[in-house]
Amino acid sequence: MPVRMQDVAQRAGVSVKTVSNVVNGYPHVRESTRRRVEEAIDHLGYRMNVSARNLRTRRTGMITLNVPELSLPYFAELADSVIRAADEQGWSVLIEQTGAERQRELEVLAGRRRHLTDGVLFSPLALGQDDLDHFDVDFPLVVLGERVFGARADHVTMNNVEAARAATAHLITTGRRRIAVVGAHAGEVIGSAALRLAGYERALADAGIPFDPALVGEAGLWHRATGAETMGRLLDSGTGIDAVFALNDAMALGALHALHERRIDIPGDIALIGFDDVDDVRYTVPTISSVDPGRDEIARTAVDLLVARIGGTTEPIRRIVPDARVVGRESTGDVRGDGERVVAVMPGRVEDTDVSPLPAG
Amino acid sequence: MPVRMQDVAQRAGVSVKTVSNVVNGYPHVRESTRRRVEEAIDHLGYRMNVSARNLRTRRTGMITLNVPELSLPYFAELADSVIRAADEQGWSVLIEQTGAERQRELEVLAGRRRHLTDGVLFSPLALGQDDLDHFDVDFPLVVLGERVFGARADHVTMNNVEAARAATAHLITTGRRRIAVVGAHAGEVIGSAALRLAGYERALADAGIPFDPALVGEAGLWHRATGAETMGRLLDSGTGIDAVFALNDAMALGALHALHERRIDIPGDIALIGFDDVDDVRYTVPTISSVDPGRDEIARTAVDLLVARIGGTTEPIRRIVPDARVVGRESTGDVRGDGERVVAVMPGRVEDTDVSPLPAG
DNA sequence: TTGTAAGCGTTATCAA
DNA sequence: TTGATAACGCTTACAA
Repeated sequence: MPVRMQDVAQRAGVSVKTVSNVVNGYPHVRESTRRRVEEAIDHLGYRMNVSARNLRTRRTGMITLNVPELSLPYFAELADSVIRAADEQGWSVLIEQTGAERQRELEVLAGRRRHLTDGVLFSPLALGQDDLDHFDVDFPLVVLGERVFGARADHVTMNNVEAARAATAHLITTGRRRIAVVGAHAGEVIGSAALRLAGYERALADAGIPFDPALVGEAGLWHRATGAETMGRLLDSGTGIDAVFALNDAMALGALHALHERRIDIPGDIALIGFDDVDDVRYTVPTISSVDPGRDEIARTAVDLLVARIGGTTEPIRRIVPDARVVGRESTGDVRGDGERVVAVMPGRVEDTDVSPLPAG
Repeated sequence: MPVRMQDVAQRAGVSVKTVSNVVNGYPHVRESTRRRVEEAIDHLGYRMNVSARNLRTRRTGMITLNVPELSLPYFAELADSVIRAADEQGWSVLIEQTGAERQRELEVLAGRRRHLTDGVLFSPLALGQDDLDHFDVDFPLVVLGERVFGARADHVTMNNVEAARAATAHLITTGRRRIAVVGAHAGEVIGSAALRLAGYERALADAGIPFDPALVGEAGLWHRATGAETMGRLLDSGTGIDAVFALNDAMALGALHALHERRIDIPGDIALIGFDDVDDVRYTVPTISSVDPGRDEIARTAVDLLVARIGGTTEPIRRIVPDARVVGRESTGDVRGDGERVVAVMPGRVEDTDVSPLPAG
């Protein structure tokens, strides 16, 4: 029932190999032959059986993107960027959600959930540095984020420490001294929370402001709800606060909500800055300043690295950090009304390691 | 180099057929045999070559979800729900973005972009009723949304007219008479904008309130930015307004921004209600009332229908409308602080048509 | 309960 | 520039 190359070949009076050549754009095909084949393809409505080609070539032209969940704006926008970047190079993207569950994240690395794709972009959230060994996988893998460093896989990450330092420094520049943090993870050494907190501490140290643990609010999950709760706790604790650094934008949105509830003027009484620069922060009242970690570049870089690995490159493992920017808006008094102002730029970097990739299995 | 069933069979001392039986969970395998095979699989690190199986079975276990863009919260949340629903039944989801471009949407229907998947969930935005013929495709297809009705494909849509009527009626119940609309599309007959506007008009008629075209604000793209612009235009036009029905939540967020800018009290001076019930509206100040169109049920239903079509069902084409709810929050004065109240429920329905599906090609 | 053998529709090799 | 033919790794009749 389905039309095969065989059928096309027959109608065009050529061999299947020639049809294959035409379909794949092989240049050395006589023009008249090509036209006959194309006519036959159109006439019969032939469509390539991609499974057969995949079996033969051992490639599928697809990659997997594993994220916690698309409901989180950061990951939705990341997925958007990844799909665009992949599409430009002719790749398709299969998306899986781990729900930030440890078990599912381990399954990603075990390859259990990698159905048909040539490689995996993985943004873990539950795994940590202790799970480093699990990242020695036998398929092309690029890691996103800051849960794990030093894995035997290319890694695209943010300029967390520097960006957090610049964000905090920006608050200090506007005269703030009592700067609260929303979203810390106690005891964490690496991970977005720990790194951003480290940047915060450095900025304080640079300015000679003592670190006050009472200003640091914990929040396990980085959602809007936890941001609102944590902000509420900090405000109700009676600690004097004149600025807030929310470690991501979802929590900044929640914090804004909690601040509004208490009729606190922003930025008059308290200034607010977030991290991620998701679309939402441009439409709140006031608009929220944030750190733009270079999402498009992260996506593009990650896809490039993965495609190169799929292509069999044996370059040493690399860690890439795109440029980041602190974007000032109303919540830090940088602009009035809409609009924004880039108040700091943290240049990215490329780190070549001397670690070779495992031979692809 | 790669381990094949052959290799496993050899080590276990059985035939490939037996290995296949074990891998596929075929029940009539002697326990001791099964164990030997499993030991061999573990020992050799065997993984099924999915391309080969796909070639043989003519199935890939994947479906495509085509949406305008994941950066739009509604579609991000829809994608989340679709991936979950598909995953529960063992299906994977490949996501493609059309950017709401007509050309790309036509390519979806032409099957040009359907690489390896068994069927397509398609949420068009650029195509319209005039493109009905393009929906006669030779692959399993389920249409989402309200751009096109009567296509030869199962269709999952919202209870637009009734839900919009209920949302408007709710505003009227709270004493509003000058209710503006944000997001109309002039000249549209079907499509989300036209249907929701029709519901709005019916509610006005039900209450004996004359329709005033000056209250209807156009907005081409349903983004936050256009919502803010349109709201601004309506407010600046000098038309008296005591309530706003934004035809989706993105525009409601933008409208909220514009209202805040002009220091208008919500819901004191103007009440606001949106449509979609995305996560964002729970964290704005005030929280925004909205219409919950039953996103999870839409996703689940759509996946079920598609899987049934892939399975070759010849049931007549169906149109399914899940239950919808009007959720009251602060912006319509239904609650104070967080929390919400369901103020109306519109029961869904299943419409069986007498149209048979095209034989799958 | 297990084995044998014939494809599934492509691409790769080698020859013409 | 084109053609014949052998894989690719799996499932599925059909046999045993």
